[in-house]
Amino acid sequence: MAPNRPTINDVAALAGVSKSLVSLAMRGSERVSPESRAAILDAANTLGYRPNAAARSLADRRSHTIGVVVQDLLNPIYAEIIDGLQSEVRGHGYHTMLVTGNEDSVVERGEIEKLLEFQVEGLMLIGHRMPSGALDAIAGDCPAVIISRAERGIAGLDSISNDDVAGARMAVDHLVSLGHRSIAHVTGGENEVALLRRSGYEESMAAHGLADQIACYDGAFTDEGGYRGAAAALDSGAGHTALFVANDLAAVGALAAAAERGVAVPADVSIVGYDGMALAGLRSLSITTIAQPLAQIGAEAATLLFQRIEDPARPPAYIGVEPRLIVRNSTGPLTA
Amino acid sequence: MAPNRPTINDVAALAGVSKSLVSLAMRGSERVSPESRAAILDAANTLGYRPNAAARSLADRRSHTIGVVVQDLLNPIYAEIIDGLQSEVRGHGYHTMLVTGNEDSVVERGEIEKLLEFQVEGLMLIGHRMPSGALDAIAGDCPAVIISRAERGIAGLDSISNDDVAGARMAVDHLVSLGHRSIAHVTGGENEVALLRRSGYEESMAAHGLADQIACYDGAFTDEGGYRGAAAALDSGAGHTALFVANDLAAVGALAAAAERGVAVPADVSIVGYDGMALAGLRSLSITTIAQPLAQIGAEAATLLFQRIEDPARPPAYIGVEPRLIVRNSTGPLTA
DNA sequence: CAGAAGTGTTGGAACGCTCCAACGGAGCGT
DNA sequence: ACGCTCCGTTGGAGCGTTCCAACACTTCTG
Repeated sequence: MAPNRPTINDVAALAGVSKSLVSLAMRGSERVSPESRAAILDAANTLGYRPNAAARSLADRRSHTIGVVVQDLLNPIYAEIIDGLQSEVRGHGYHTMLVTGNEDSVVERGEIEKLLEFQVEGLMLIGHRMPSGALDAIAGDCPAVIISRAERGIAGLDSISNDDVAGARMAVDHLVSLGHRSIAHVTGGENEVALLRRSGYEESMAAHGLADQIACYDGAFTDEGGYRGAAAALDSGAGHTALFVANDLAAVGALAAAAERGVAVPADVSIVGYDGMALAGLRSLSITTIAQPLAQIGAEAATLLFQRIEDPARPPAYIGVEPRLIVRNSTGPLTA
Repeated sequence: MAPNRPTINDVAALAGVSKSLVSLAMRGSERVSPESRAAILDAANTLGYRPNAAARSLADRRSHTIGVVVQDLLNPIYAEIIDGLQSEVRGHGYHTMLVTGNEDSVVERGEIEKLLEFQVEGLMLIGHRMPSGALDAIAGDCPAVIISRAERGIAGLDSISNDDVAGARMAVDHLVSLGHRSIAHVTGGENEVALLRRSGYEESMAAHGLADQIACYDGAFTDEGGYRGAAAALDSGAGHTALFVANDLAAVGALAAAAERGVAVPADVSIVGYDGMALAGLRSLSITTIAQPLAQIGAEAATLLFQRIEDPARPPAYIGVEPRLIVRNSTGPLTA
């Protein structure tokens, strides 16, 4: 809170050189003599000089910042993605400006607008809610990558997501390999990701000759939704011995529904979740899950973005990452 | 990615007015005639004009941005605090720049430095790792508030935290009121917060005439730590009927330790956690806890910060918020 | 009806930095 | 001794805004 922060001119004056030289020295240029450099660093130090990022960004027309928009910080899987992202971004010498969309597309649009005013050089949207027309417009203004949703063919826009269909198939394959046949699905609602997982489930059931066993119960990507769907499945009298639940959070709810009914997991019924959030691995839960490589998704998204910053004209890319089965204690072999 | 983004001058030219007037109009000044305003907004619209935040911040010496440093995004309680913070900050017309310290005080210092280069007008540190000398220096440069750790008497620095000692006492009081006497404590390690909770436990035990029942088992603020500490407590042969665990995450681990040993919760042993993270309320866990008002902490921290921005010279303030007992299914009356 | 007060508008300076063309001096070869 | 290159250094222009003093008008006041 010094009344006036020292500027590059103050440093120059104290060091007895020109501001241009200070500018070079501060950025570690080779073309500064050792003596000048020492004098400058010294002066900067005693003054407590700190370059003004706004001025710098104005002058060289680069903000060295990328903007990250996340829908909901409270969802642990987003937090894990961001974690992966940050180190990659930092490694490229960029900074991250993180904002939340609050699950509201108007707020989200406003926040994106602000990021663009800050002249961010790239944008990462995690779990966005924008209509694709808006995406189009954004991509026209600034390199962008969409995380955890496949968006193909929008010019200037890359995307990365795990293959939800394949992941769902893996869940079913796992249960089938344990001997289960009556495998029900607790859905994640009507959103795009949930629908993909559902269709993977249906495909795989059919592929295993279990088309007649397909049974879906309405749920949601929440504890509550999983509880509801699992309760319906367990109370249906259909005798399901296994449940594929749309995500881990919902699987936690499913666990509760089972416990409430005295249904033992995995002895009486096996449960598989999806996402691989760290929480699902906690001892008390220990949920078998289809894990997305969350940190990797974050890191690769950053790579994609930097490639596009490099070459804005390159055709839109999509990366599909492979999910992976993690077997824990919520699944077991079918018991006669 | 237009080759050159339109500037205020382009808008002025198209609208047939001066750039000064455009500047006024863009900021919604009263002193612009309706016709001019319409022409300007129109021109801005057709050009896709977007004010340059860097230039603005340079010119009026205000960044309208506050910096938030969080140690670890993965910890759900921090995410909840941030959530509370954001809306408050947004309400004041400011923006948030969020960075993570990665649990490494060097990284943390660097990130703070960057935020200061961006001329943030205030700083919020959540769960920081800085030595207090460094805090001192930071507070000298920029209004700051420390969240979730009490720091009193550093000039220019406010802080807010819940009263960990009182909270711990509440946990013990609750257990005592249920009839428990052999109440053990699984600690959170050697950090400041853990030590406060421990001393609250000890105080309260003594106040209830149970000083001879005090028993602490080493744990940590993690699932694993809670598991370890609870295992030791349960295996000790001391016949503890209740456990006060240092935080919710550790309480989850404690639950697992109990389950593994066939110890029923709460029939055989009651468990109380701390923090009030949303996760602890999930049906499968349903842990009785001492909840911090996380969103409120975020919001009040923001208020504190804006007050200091207003009046940088005001004496350091500290706000202690009251934790609150939430009874769930992990505690019950002592059974003969 | 002159002067004051108000209204909408303007150009230029300033913000703190980076970039660039150009500088003087040292060292080189001929 | 001459021009050359090379090197460290420099002042000035420019980045896109906001602020300010001043402007030309209109409208009010006595």
